Amino acid sequence: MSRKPTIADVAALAGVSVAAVSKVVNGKGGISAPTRERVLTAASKLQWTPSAAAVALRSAKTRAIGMVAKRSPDLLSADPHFTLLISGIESELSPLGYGLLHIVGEEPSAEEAAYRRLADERRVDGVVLTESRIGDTRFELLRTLGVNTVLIGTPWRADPVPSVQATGPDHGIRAAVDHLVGHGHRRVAYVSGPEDRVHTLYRRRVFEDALAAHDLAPSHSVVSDFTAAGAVDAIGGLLADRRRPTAVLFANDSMAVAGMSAARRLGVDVPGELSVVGHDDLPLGELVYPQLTTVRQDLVGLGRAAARVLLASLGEVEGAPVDIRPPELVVRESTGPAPDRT
Amino acid sequence: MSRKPTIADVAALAGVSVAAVSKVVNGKGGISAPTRERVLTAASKLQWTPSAAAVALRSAKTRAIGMVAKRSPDLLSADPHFTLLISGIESELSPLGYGLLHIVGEEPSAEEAAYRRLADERRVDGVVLTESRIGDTRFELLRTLGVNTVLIGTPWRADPVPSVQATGPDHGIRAAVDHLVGHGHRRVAYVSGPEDRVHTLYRRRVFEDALAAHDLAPSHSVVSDFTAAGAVDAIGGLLADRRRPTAVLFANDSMAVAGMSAARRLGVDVPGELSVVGHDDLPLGELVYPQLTTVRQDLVGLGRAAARVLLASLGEVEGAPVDIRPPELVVRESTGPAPDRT
DNA sequence: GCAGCCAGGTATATCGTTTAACCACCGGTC
DNA sequence: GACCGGTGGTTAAACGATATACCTGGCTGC
Repeated sequence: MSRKPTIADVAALAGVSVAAVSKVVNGKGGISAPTRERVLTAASKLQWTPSAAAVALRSAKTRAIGMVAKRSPDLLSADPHFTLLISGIESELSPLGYGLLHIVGEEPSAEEAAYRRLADERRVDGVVLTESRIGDTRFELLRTLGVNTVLIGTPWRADPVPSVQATGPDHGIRAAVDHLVGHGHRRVAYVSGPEDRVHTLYRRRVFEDALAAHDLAPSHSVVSDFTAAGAVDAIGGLLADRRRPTAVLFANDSMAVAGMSAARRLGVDVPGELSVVGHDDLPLGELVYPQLTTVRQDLVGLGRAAARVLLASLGEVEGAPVDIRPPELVVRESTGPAPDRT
Repeated sequence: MSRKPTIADVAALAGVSVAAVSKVVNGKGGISAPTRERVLTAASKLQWTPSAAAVALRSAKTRAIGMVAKRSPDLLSADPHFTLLISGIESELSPLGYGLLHIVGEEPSAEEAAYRRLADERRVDGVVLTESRIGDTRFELLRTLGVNTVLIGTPWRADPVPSVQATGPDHGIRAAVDHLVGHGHRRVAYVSGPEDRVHTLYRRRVFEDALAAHDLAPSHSVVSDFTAAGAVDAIGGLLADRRRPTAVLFANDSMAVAGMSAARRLGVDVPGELSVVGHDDLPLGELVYPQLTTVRQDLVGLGRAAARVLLASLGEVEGAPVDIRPPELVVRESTGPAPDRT
């Protein structure tokens, strides 16, 4: 088995210098059409592709984007939410020959270390951040490390970090509230995710606002943790109340499904006695019975947009940000008219 | 902002040659303790880490493992199954500073191209393959490309490709069948995944075998495609039969949940009139009501084991393969006694 | 007392590209 | 005919590490 061909082999076969070959493959001008042809056919005859390592070393471009996930307790990182985001990211990356370098940190502290490693070892050209957190230190870190960054979501404060988010980010939740109120619900509860997430606060506020527009206030507001167990606890608490809500919005689909299931197990009919709304529109919601009414988020679009921003700042692609569909309410089976007042 | 420090800076600060620094960080001998100390403190003072690109170029080691997913129609690639596998793989990779380079192919043909790129550009030290397929050409391809490979699952033929799989791979399905038959089920159906998967055939055979041990044969055997819609169709067909099954095993949890939901929507009680069993034990199964009885697979363990095999062949780690828990039946709420014969 | 050897380094070639600097040649200008 | 500018290349110096071959001084053995 012969060793891998190098640019020198191609140059030799084409009868030119290596510099000429380099110029051809990088589309720099100054090479005549006939020579270009010779080089190209030589390259393909040899099946030559530039070595990523050499390119990275010489031009400080790795053609890779990094993403680090902190391995949460449980396997929250297995949430399809991220998979969808990743799917979107890669759909933009792949055509350009970029790869996604994925790293998970074992311990919580490992997250920062992972970013440092990515930066210090110069393994990636940029990173994408998800799950904007309050008091997030990652931007600062990455800025001092000098790494291109894009955040999927809203920065926790007016920060010069590039970010992507849907236009009209409150549409979906407002529509959900209107839908519920329109069906006669007056006691509506909200089960949020952890409070260190920026979107948690934002969504809860939108929820309250939307309700206020109907002269209503949340019947309950509980903060949970995105886990199934948490959702079950939450729903248990809500249903135990004498003045229990007739509808509840969850901050994500997993909690919504878990909550809905827990309710049914307690003998509460969904949507007969309780309407349930999720958030994200993961495939999961369509699988279950009753199918989940949910606020759809264009997760794939967010991923694509994020990738685009990064690629643009790397000069790989220009302008024309991909558009992200605004959140919208998807009405399925888990919501219905409020039960008659007793 | 000063440029990134190089090994030369460290050497200068420590008052030694770059070679000495290299030896220290790579643990080669021949350096006295005091000098080692000096080098180490110099390195940490400068926050120096070797450039991945330079190391990769010089020593042909990228410290990255590749994985390519073919973007199926739909977003099957968003199946948490893979996420769990990845989670396992990374848990072994991270501590050693390895990363996982993930690539998705847009068109089907892109899969092979992706492997080629990974190999030709020398971007990874090895790749892990999942979803062993019948007539799989990937092994051959990767072998000729000279890339370290490990397969999660069973090779489609006695092939010298290293692979990892659970011990006693048939335990789970047998236990499921025994469980069902023990509860009086006599008409049991199987809904498989696509037939080009090696495990599809294997599992179906185990299923038939297990049934045969009770002098029974499958009441129905339908092949589906792992999608929700496919599962719904399948269950529709089964329930329409005058001699419908009283229990059905699905080849994965998503189909099982979708099937179960479809059945309930048709007014068929689960597990009262129909018992349902899944495969994999994804978090999803616990979320729904009724909770899914399923054959648990140690997906994370499989991922870890695969990573270990790869790392071992790279000389990064030795022997002691991680053990993969054998598949086992997890009985939850979706199975119960067979309905009385009519 | 001298060859030999080892611990502890150093000098330098090398990995496969990109790129800046340079050069040869040709046609057109004055 | 000397000069000039523009093509279409070439040469050679990086990029940041690793590894091989080679020194050096202090001991040992005889």
